[in-house]
Amino acid sequence: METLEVTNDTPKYSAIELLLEYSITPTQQRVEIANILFARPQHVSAEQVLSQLNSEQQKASKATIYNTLGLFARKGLIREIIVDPTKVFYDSNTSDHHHYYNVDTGMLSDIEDGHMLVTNLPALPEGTVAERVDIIYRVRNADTDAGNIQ
Amino acid sequence: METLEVTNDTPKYSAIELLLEYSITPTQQRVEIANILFARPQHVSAEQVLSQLNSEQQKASKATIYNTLGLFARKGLIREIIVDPTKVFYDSNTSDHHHYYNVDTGMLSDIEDGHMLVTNLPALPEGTVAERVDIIYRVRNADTDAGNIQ
DNA sequence: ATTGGTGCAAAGGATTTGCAGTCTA
DNA sequence: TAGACTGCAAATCCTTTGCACCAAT
Repeated sequence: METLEVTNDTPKYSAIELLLEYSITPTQQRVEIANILFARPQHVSAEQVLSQLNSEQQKASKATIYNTLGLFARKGLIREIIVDPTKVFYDSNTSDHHHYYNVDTGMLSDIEDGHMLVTNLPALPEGTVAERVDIIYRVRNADTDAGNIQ
Repeated sequence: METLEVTNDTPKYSAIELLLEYSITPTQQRVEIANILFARPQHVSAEQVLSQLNSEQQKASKATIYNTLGLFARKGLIREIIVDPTKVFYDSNTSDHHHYYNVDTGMLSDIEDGHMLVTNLPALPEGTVAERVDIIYRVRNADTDAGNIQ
């Protein structure tokens, strides 16, 4: 199930196959969006997908981008990342990993695998089951004078 | 500055002292908001503060709530928590701890201290310094049928 | 008088929704 | 053809802003 290799000159059929594997009807727009997302591992907002997708010709509308990203996330193709109160990021790398978030630049980046083990996981609240553990390592630019907050 | 009336059982002077300690001018509205936040450790959204505060008589406007919560967070009295793409929560407990987030109910709760140690913290990206590490343990209701996502 | 704080309403930005037209199976 | 999908515009929700008024030094 993890055998799909998506390269830079992404052949369309692989995106289609990917969608089919996840029981998603591979419409033209969804395939285009998948091609962008899986061209390389990346963190994108809906707005970035929209502009990347439509940079040359219009390929999908705003509503379709939102619908599709939401669908992909619910189906497990991509992962929603909530670090910025103003927008949602989507990560095309769904493997188990965590993130740096630079609060000054808004830049989100992966923490290489093997780092940051969490030990001593606590019991879950009554009546709940685990979904996942997100770790956000918030950083800021070294030159920022954080002492002068007002 | 001591002419403020005491309307409930919370002694005003302690909130005032707290604000002064953090170099915040203790205006009437800020004291009211602080009293709500520090009545007990809790996680509240701006909207919840607004309605708790104004449930009987109007004590502060929406703009003031947002201004004040932002100010308190920048000054370090409270902590901003980003777990829900639709709104920001504020935690009146600033001690080092992490959170459960129930994605079904939107309920946010503390993980008791002593649990969930992170080991093997990775190096920081070039030119950045640590701000803090947030861990969100996402859970869902046990009875939720997560297989039936569509 | 000057600076800082507050409140109202309007503006802003991300996301969702209603609905008509279009495509897929 | 029925049901699913798309696109446009309008609507919604949270948050911020502009600006006039008020408070404190």
